Amino acid sequence: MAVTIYDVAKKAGVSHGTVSRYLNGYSLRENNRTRVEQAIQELNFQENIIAKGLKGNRSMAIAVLTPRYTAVFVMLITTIIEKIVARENYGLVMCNFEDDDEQLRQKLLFLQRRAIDGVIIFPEDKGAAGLRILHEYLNLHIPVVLINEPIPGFETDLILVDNAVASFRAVEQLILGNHKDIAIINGSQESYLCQQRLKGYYEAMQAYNLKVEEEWVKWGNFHSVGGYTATKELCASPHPPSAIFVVSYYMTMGAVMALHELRLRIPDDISIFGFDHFEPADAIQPALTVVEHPVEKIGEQAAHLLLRRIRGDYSDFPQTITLNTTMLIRGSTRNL
Amino acid sequence: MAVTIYDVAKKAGVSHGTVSRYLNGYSLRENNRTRVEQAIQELNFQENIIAKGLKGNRSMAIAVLTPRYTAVFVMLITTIIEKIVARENYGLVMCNFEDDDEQLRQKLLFLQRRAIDGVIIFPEDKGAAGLRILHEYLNLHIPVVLINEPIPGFETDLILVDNAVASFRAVEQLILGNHKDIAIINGSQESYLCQQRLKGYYEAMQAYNLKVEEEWVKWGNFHSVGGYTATKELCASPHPPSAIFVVSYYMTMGAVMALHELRLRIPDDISIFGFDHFEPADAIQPALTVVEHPVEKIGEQAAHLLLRRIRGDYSDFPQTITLNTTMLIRGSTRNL
DNA sequence: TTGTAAGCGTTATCAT
DNA sequence: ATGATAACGCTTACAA
Repeated sequence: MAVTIYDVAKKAGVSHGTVSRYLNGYSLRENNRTRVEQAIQELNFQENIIAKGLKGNRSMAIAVLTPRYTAVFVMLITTIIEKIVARENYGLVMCNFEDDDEQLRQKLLFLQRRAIDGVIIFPEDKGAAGLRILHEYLNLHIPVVLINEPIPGFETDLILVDNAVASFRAVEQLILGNHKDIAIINGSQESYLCQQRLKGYYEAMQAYNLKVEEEWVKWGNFHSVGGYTATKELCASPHPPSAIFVVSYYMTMGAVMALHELRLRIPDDISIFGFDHFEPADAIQPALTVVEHPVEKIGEQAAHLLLRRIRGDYSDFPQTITLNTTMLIRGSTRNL
Repeated sequence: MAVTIYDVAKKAGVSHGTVSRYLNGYSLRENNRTRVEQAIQELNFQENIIAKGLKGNRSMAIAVLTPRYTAVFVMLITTIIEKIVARENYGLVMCNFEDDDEQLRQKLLFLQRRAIDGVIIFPEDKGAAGLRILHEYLNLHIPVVLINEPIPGFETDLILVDNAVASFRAVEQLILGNHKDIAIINGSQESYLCQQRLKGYYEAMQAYNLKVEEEWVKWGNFHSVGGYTATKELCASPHPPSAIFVVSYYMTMGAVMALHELRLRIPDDISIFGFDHFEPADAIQPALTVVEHPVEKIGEQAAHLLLRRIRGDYSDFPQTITLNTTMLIRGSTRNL
């Protein structure tokens, strides 16, 4: 059997209550403390988190829910979240709900049975509006932080980025470079995030009195093939744009592939303004001009906010935190 | 407070022991069973996994350890693993050890404290040989399944694919298409997996009496930029190859970008034989000829094997399972 | 500050 | 088949 606080207590000549208190940071009489510490050392005692959680119905674990594990954006942020919660001794449980409401319900029940202490949800493509089950769950007294997508009519903590502003500035940047024919390849219509990015696009075009051709607004559903197809269509259209703003990395990759295939030069023949960084893009020449997510900050804010809620601090609930994106102007865009 | 088996017992007019037995599949007297079932329904009872685990020192969770979360291969297999273990009510804990032995040690301790029931490790780039800490851990009586990389001198369950054979056949395929000048862009020298892939390459070349120029063996460290740089070097070399075999998807992507940039046509000017599928590659035209991992099977085998060990079935321990890859001949290779 | 004892929600043993 | 009771390893009143 494993070493318990009873073993430690015995060896140190104190009661197990004293050991417990030591482990939880209460102060002990000097010589007791040293003896307990020594006993822990010698016995190589490891506390049993399961037993610890039983009393307070905690599990010392938080969950990250997402519709799939192949979204690099999600996994980068998850990496940060893990790092931060680990410092306070929380573990990370992953749940893939496959973009399905019923599976999400199952997973949430599953987490409830495990006394999960808090959850972070990336609703992604469909947006949180489609995840109706969340309404029920949010009454369950377990902290929930949403990333990127609010739930209309329901309040919980939310981490956003300045999507509309980012989009506005990206398009404005192109406009200031004398582009007038600017297309956008957007993600999905249901997504709040994409609605905001589209809003920024329209606002910029309007602010500079530029006409938006109907065929310049494309939807690529966040897939590379979507970006590829949209780009081909744009280039074949009667009013081909001189610049394309692509709002996700997979789609950007598809757009680049399409242009390569068409033997169009970036940025000589067409400018590409992408979104986010991901590894394969490192090999694209010239380097992509992009809007970048503050990935670290998103993870930090989400993790810290969740930990605060777990500690019971609801003083500023619900909180919506909007973080700033940054523009990286590189070689894939040029001034006309 | 949450509903417990005591509440259920009271409502059903039986002892809590009876409820527990019901929940664990023991047979009850007919009318007791119905009353328990009804009570569970009415009270919406959810079992407390934490409490359940206390007795048997189980957590009903397995862990997946990997050096980073951005490897699509790992996350695809993790998706399958989650699905399979969830059927038996196990949760999935993720641990990122950042390719660092000390962090791996921390994570393993962390998991031990949580009474994790089993772990699946993707050693990835450096190979398992570099993860010396595993030697200690394997004595801890918790099942460990390794994926892709064995630990020399230590025996545990291992899931492999037929790397050398896959590599041999890919290169042979090119040779049969009259290619003689065939290069390979490999991952890392430390990796067992890459050693095997290199072995297959050499064996195929030798089997057909083809000379291997020294500069045809490149190392891209699994990165896109590595594939990109290697490809540029190959194309600039005194003996440029007519075909390149690239053993990972990120590197393949880099290779394709390099060729696009050099304005070389695939497969007219050069044939590309890749490895694996990943989303952005869907937008590459022509479609890539690749070796494909049996992702589903790897996940299934790993999960089932681990579950068997958790159940205490060590009848065939240690087990090395070698799965077959498949070749997908598509447009990126051609016969000369 | 410390020891004692009750309790967290289960499972498992032992009679019956 | 069932009920009573003792674990499981920890936290936390309560008393001293």
